[in-house]
Amino acid sequence: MSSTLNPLFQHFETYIPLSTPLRQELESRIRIRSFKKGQLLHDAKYVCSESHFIQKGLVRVFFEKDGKEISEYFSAEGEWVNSPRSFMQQQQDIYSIDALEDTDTYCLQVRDLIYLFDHFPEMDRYSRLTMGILFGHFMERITSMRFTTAKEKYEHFRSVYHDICHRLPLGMIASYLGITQETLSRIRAEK
Amino acid sequence: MSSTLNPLFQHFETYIPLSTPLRQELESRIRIRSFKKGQLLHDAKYVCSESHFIQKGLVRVFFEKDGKEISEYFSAEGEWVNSPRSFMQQQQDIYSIDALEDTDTYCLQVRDLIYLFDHFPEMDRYSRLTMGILFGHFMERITSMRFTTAKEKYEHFRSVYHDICHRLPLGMIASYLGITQETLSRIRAEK
DNA sequence: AGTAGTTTTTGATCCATATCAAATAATCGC
DNA sequence: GCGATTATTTGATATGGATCAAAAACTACT
Repeated sequence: MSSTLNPLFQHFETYIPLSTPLRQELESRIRIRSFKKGQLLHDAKYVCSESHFIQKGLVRVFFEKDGKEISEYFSAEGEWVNSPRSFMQQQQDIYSIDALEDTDTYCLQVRDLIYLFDHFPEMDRYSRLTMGILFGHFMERITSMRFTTAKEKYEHFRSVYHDICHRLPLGMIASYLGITQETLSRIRAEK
Repeated sequence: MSSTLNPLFQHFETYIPLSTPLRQELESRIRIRSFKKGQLLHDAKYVCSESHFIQKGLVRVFFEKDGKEISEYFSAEGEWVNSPRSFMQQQQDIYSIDALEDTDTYCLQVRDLIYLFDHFPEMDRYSRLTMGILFGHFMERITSMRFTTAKEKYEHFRSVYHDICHRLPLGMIASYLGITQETLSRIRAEK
């Protein structure tokens, strides 16, 4: 019963029971991939056709604005990452994804995911439950972005991204928060 | 085949085919409710146990901060509204919901929704698809809130909430955007 | 219709944070 | 390990929007 996909299976099982047929389909459709630090998991030039479950490592979803790279969010071990609208609606979008550390992923093609959705109704349930959680995070992020000082934004960030905070360069955190790196640097300095 | 629930049925059918049994369950579980302008659909004092599909009207999801009411978002005809985390996790949360106009809703209890999720797998699919759309809106909102001037925030708001913008008092829009009403008033004045 | 309450506008001032500039520190490739 | 590139810190200045205050314009209730 042992599989290299164990971490992924465990993840699924916190939301739905994994039947043997579903397990087998995942087994046959998921491909293990590795990315060196700095490598792109997805380039905004293309439509996003695959989703990655991160087994080890850290990635950044970002886009360009006025020649600067803005972090949209970060994903680490145990999370899926893709360019959401591009992946779900198979159209271009502004986001690229790169590895901030050497990263290993379980990679699923959109056509395979569609197959799974069509043949395993529990995948819809899985999706509903995980999206519900993301939903809550989004609301919190939006709230923490209005009526807050730069310092409060940073403190909220530290509480949410507690364990990966120190793995991220300052400039990327600043652009995630919508503040300049100079301001963030001063906030860090003052205590 | 005519039902007072027709608008709701039509909404569902843009995402999933509605089987007769599901239709009947909805028929028997959904209750029509009316709220006068100013009335609360949900009070933050309680756990949110019902979700409303708005047939006619306009509501606001808001919370209190420093004695002021902050708008989290607005919902109008053809949308579901509840206090998301409170409703989904059956715990208290900060949000209340009030009617900004006289409002008619189709009201579904959380226990009935759970019943539907447990007996009609297509409800999971419905939920996955609709949440996916919300997801996109959230991302856009977050982006439009960083690195933008108050004016750009307002312009983005107008494009998203195009048809209900004029039905909302200025102060509520300002708190939604995270700017003061004085600033919004000046933005409106200048052109 | 008239008064009280609420919402919006207008004005004056102030402050948090952006911007610009340059020095220092860290990281990377050879 | 050493220069080159990239990231962070520090300083000086500018500014968008907050805050405070009060007038004007709406709304609603009796």
